[in-house]
Amino acid sequence: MMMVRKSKGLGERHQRILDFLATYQRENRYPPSIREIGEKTGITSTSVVNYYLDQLEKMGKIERDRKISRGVRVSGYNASADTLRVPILGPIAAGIPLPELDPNVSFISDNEANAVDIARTLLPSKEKGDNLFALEVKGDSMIDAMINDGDIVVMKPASEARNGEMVAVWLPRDNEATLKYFFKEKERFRLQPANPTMKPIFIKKSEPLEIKGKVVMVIRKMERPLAA
Amino acid sequence: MMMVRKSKGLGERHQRILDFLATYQRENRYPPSIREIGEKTGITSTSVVNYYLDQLEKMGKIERDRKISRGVRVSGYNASADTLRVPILGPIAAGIPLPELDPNVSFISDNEANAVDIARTLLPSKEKGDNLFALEVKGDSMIDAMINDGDIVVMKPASEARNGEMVAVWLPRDNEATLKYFFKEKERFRLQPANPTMKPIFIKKSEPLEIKGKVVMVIRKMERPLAA
DNA sequence: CTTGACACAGAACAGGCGTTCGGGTATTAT
DNA sequence: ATAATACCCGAACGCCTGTTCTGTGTCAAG
Repeated sequence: MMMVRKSKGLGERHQRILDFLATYQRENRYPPSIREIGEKTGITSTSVVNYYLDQLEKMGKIERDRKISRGVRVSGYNASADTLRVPILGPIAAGIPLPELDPNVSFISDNEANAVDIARTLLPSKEKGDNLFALEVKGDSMIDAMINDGDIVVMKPASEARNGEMVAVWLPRDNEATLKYFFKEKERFRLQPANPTMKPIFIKKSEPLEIKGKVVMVIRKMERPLAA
Repeated sequence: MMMVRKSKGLGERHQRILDFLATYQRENRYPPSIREIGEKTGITSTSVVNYYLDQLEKMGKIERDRKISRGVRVSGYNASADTLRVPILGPIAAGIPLPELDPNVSFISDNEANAVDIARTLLPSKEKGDNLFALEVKGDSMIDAMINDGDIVVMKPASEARNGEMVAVWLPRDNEATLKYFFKEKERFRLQPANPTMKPIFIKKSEPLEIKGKVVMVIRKMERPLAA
């Protein structure tokens, strides 16, 4: 009987196990047991599977949590990152109200057409991301917030804000939605544009002002060239 | 003793379990055991955890594979989408050259600290995404491109560009890197700022001008509030 | 030839883990 | 008051699973 490999790289069985780990994890969303690995890769003994897993761990290809059932994970780049599907509730533009934010709607049925996938690593670590939503900016009205036509704004529902946070506000006074940095001052609110060359808006505390959400991130896709 | 909820929606414990499942899975890349769920959510009996898991399954919130250790997964939104790990090669700012773009460097050892995960659905469908790279913008020098300090610019290597595409160019004349919309005209190149209120730069075709790459997307994280 | 590293199998052990059962206590309906 | 739910606990049962131990055959170096 011939044992095919003696070199110190990845052998046939290392590769098979690695592939199986990735496939199984992708399909089942949890890792396989040692016995399952053995069955699917043609290894009849659990100790041999264990033997290879130890080697793969030393090579840094996988990580193991001993004593824990199915405590195997492939490490490194080819683990597809954890993502969040954020629904795009609608457009935002000056002069139209913000879309209704119903926290009870379920996002399960959202398809790619009206949602964006955000990698969790892009979000602040404390952010659970449960009820994030996104809006697509129409027109140039947010240009003073450094936000362009076509940009996607990811927001978190909020009705209050701390100083310095960028919020989406509805101004009944001007019948307008806008994105600004929010500051509470003595007798008024200051809404500061992101563009330092532009002047802030002041709102008296007696006037109505509805905070709709805090801006978490802005995404701009450069798909189509500028026509001009 | 008071049991808080009787309504038929998600109760306190349902929510806690759901949150824990998502958090645990994200951190460990495998699901928790029933006993671990109990410990972390303050449920002392495994049967009660099972009781809630059954309910969550009937509600369609999770899926279970009975008889399989840790065979629990939250269904729906956090199905991990296909992602791409794009390395952040360095900062970009006026007055410093663009980082070298070595297409031969391998990205395997990149960790989260110097890379961003981009969902493939965010990229144009033709984009293979093989050799994308990212730069972090330092300073306000890109403000005329609607790009702020701290923004992350995802680019594709290129040495030429078609009209209307946003490119990163190095201007030896001004010893400056900048992001502009690119237009080739009769005797000159026109570099148009994204902000329509700002004027374009003109470069004679005889002068040197190095195109470094095309901008694919821009990401702005709103982590820390504006201090002012 | 001997030795030892390497690749493998099978069996047995111990703890992990899902499941089930009998028994509680509130709250609500009859 | 009585019955029916809904919610909860602890313990025990038994399969699942990682670990370890003994043993076998191959191959290359000494």
